[in-house]
Amino acid sequence: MQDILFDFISKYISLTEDEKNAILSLDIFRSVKKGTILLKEGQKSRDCYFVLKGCIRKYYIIDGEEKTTAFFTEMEELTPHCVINNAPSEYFISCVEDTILTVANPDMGVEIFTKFPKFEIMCRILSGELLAKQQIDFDEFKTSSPEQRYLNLLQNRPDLIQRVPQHQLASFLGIKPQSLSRLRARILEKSKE
Amino acid sequence: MQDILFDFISKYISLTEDEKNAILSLDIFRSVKKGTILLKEGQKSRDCYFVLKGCIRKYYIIDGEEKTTAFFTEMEELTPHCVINNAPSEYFISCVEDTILTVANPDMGVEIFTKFPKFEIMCRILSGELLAKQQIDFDEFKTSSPEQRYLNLLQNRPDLIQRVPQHQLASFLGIKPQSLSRLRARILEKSKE
DNA sequence: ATCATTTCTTAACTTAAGTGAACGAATTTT
DNA sequence: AAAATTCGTTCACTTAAGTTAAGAAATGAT
Repeated sequence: MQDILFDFISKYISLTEDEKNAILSLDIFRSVKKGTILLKEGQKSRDCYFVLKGCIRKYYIIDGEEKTTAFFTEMEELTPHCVINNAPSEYFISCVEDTILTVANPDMGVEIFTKFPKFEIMCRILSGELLAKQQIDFDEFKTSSPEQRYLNLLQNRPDLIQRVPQHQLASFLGIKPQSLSRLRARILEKSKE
Repeated sequence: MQDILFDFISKYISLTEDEKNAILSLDIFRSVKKGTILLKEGQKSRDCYFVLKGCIRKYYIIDGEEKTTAFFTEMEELTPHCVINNAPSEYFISCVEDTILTVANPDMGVEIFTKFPKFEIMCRILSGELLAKQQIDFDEFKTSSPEQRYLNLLQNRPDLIQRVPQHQLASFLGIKPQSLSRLRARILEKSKE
């Protein structure tokens, strides 16, 4: 299971056995049940997540309504905003499925960064890549209609549509669950013609 | 003028005179006229921009229509996607105003990174921060209506509304220029009551 | 297995954004 | 300075999303 993590890391830097052991000694692997809330609004956490298997979800509660803004599945990393600005979290993080993930915090990182400067390099590359991906996603969202967004999702992350409840998907697409139902019916209608 | 850049950098790392000179020797300062196109769709550029004064804009042309997805003003940095994936650009970058910026590319960076590892640290922090900011912006966009987005913009970046043409603002907000006009009229109407 | 709750869909109605066109104002070109 | 283009607003009309409500289906709890 740790191999998933090391395979991932090896895409960016090569690790010696020493370095691998240093990581393992941190004891960062966690297995969490579906529905578990990893982070609550208002909470000050230092934990960052990397999903090895499963799916976690980030959502706000605005006027009593859940607004899901992101899903993180295999090989995806989530550094909550509250970790960066060291303020209470504006949102929740919970498990959509039974999930295996690593939990690490920057305080553990300091050790690692000083012992193995390589990690600095990986972090730069990784957050650069994430930033780029995020920008493209944002652009795509801005330049398309809800229907196009749904069709894009169908193309690019068909798994999400299967594994995630519709009402969470809807707010992820920026619409209400009823609108998603309607929109899907509309698409089906069109494809019949 | 270079001081603006050094002041910015000093928020992340402290620079020696040597390091400052190394940067200056790269000759990265450029002054560009309003309307200049810095990057075109299909082009393979290696240039990254940091705005010292003025405003640049990123936009797609989709079905013959301009779709503006971002503005970059003083102290903001833009690393085009094509620089990261080394593929032809999907979008354009042009100057909204007469602008002073730095133009740097990763090839120049390699020198600097090896000579001064500090920059590695700055880049990690900076792209981490950008990523966090970008995520918050994206969340805010997803969870709000066009009208709320406009009101948020009025709060958070009132300057943009002044310095940028309305039709560019509209697509930045994810709507058509006519809808922006209407929406503003609606808000005015409400405030009268 | 039954009951309760949550989730998904459908429908009717309301509200807001998209579309196409027109017009004056501002800006750019010649 | 005049002509041409671009820009911003308004209008009437169309389309799609929000809202409220209801019922069926699926899920979870006892």
